[in-house]
Amino acid sequence: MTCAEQDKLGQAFQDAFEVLSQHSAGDLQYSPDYKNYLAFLSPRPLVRGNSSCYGVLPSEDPVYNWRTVINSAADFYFEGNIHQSRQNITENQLVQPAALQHKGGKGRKKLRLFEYLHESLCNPEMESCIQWVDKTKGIFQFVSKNKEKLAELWGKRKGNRKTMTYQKMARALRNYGRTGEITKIRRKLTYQFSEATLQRLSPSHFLGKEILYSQYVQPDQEYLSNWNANYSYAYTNYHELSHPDC
DNA sequence: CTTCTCGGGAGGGAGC
DNA sequence: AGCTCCCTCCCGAGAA
Repeated sequence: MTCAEQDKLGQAFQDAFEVLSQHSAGDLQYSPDYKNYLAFLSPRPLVRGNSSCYGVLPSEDPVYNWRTVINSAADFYFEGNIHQSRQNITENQLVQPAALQHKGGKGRKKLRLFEYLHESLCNPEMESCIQWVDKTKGIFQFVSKNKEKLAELWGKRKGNRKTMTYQKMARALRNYGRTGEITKIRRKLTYQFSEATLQRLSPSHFLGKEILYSQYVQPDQEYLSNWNANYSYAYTNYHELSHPDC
């Protein structure tokens, strides 16, 4: 990759980040360190050397980590698709961009139940409690024998005083039916993530498609293939940290 | 009879 | 302080 191409890539990231920052109306704070992330997210040669082009190393104390940036970007992407797939959501929720729903000014979100379930589905250690039935469709099932264990862990994760039970957790899941994140399907102990929720929970979907490079980068065959390869690399590294087997 | 599902409704914690 | 969001908790009822 040439310096010009790296600059182009950096610019694409910068543009994307600026759009993200504007879209989130200040809630996702614009970080002056964003260039560090651009460098970090950029292809390996960029990070490892060639400082004359864009050689900024990741900040030691970043305001946003890789996951935050990707989540925010995924939220942004998610919002672009939400109108088709969440027709039964309230008007207020439709208007409110996901990026605006960050809790607190530090960009930290409270863990949602559906996020926890997805995380568990990606964790092989939880296989005895919850499993994919059809991963591409987002259909999953609780294991009858150990569903209470999963609920208990969820309760502990949230810091509840009383023990969480499957009954109570399922009540929360039924509420998702109204807002569209997860719906119940007829099979016993089986639920399904909505398409939009799946997209939101799978940055790879967003990364693998179009948003950043098709909107912000001019088509260039070799460049795009490098971009894909390197972005996949970055994503894999990210994902290995949070979901080693997903 | 047991297990699972369903939805009403009160309430709580956190963020804004 | 008051509001909203997202559960949490309990309940009665019904289906499989």
